[in-house]
Amino acid sequence: MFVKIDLTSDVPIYLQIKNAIIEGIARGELKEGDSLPPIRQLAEDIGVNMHTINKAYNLLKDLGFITINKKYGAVISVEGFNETFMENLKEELRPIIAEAFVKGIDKETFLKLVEGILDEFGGSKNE
Amino acid sequence: MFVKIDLTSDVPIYLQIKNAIIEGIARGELKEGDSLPPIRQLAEDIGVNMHTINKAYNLLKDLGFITINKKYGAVISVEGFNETFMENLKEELRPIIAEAFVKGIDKETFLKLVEGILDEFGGSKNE
DNA sequence: TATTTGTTATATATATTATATAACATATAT
DNA sequence: ATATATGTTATATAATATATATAACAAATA
Repeated sequence: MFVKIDLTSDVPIYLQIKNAIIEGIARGELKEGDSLPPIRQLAEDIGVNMHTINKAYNLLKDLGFITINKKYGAVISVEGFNETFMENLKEELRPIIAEAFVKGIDKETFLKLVEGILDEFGGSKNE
Repeated sequence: MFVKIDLTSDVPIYLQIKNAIIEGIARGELKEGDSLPPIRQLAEDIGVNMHTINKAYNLLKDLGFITINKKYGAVISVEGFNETFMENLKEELRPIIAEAFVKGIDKETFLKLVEGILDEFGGSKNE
């Protein structure tokens, strides 16, 4: 499985798992309709507790990236963005951009950085 | 004072204060050499505990946005970015960009959003 | 009927966040 | 000298978040 956990990170484990799955979708390694592993199995695979996986899956459900049911388990099913998402996105980005701006990173450099990350995902769309 | 706290937010108060000050610098409301209010005064102004302000100021110091001494208190003094900062910035941005990408926001729309935020800061550089 | 799934309920432990008081060291002003 | 203002440090307390451990439950499947 693609999820690697850094126990020394200050990012909580359940958020690392959430991020890894979203980035897996972004890179095309997980596609609409794919099932995620059962919570107990993924928990054992990466050496964390079942409830930590459960928390990550429920967050992914609330964020609109998967659906969960007892037939098929956790299945990738992405809801498109809406106005609320765009507003939250802006509020998340603002402090990060402010830090970079104050540190002296110019507009062009910052936009190149963002483009670089976007290309990690969009570059190989069909594989 | 410019710091507004949202007690219902899931962002810790000391981080809201940190962000507000960095955004204050970014908008030109705080300039290199300006003093921030004493921790006890700012604490009373916005209705939080002294130690919460102290925590925010020490974080700002560690991040390279202010210096602190007993003569002048907390003074805006920005260290420029370095390689470590750029790496951390990228790691902070990646999960946010991945979410937006998976939700179907296209490259151009995302870059426009970032530009819009940058223009909140860079637009009125000398005032 | 047994197994697998997510879910729920307790319990425990640790870390983080925030507050409350108090005292301390240093610099400044009177 | 004395008082004041500054950030700092030390305790203590409380609430919340994070993570683990066990156990039981309900629904679907084999």
